[in-house]
Amino acid sequence: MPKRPRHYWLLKSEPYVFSIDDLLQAPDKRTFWDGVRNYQARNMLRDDLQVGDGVLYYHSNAKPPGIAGIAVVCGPGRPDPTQFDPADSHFDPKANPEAPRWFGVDVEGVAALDELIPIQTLKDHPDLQDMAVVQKGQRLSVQAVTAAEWKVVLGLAGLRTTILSSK
DNA sequence: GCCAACGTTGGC
DNA sequence: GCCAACGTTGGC
Repeated sequence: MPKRPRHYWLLKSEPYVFSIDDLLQAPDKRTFWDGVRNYQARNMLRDDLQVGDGVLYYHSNAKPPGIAGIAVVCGPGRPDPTQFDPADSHFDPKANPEAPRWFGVDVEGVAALDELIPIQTLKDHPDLQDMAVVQKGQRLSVQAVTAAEWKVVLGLAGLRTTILSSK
């Protein structure tokens, strides 16, 4: 069976909630990506993100916002337990354990960028005009990234595109 | 803090 | 099923 090619994603996080440094300091540099409450993003987390996929770690609501690091998907989509926890801010009273409504994936930190790549740099780059995150009104916290965009961004970051080859 | 863009809710 | 009202996101 042919191996599925590696896919790439952009995940948004507010750095004062959970930054790339928080991820790199977590046990095994891993965390469960929970709290997503948008159906389109849910579908991608549940169905499309797979182990080994590359992640651009984006800091939203930051000054400036931009790409702050690289991560990798290390566990497939599974139900987000916070939907069932009344004490959690992401609790969803309509969620049903028999048919979970919200999903997340496990993510492992790979590297923080030496310098954050601001969104303006992405907007200004001729090869990134179609990238989802630079489109007006694009609010999804999970976005697909093309292999070409991944290459360009890693180039801007001064990182080798083989950074994930051992993962 | 503003507000444009977008998603969800609920009355009808 | 329509759509107005409302809530959230997130850059600026």
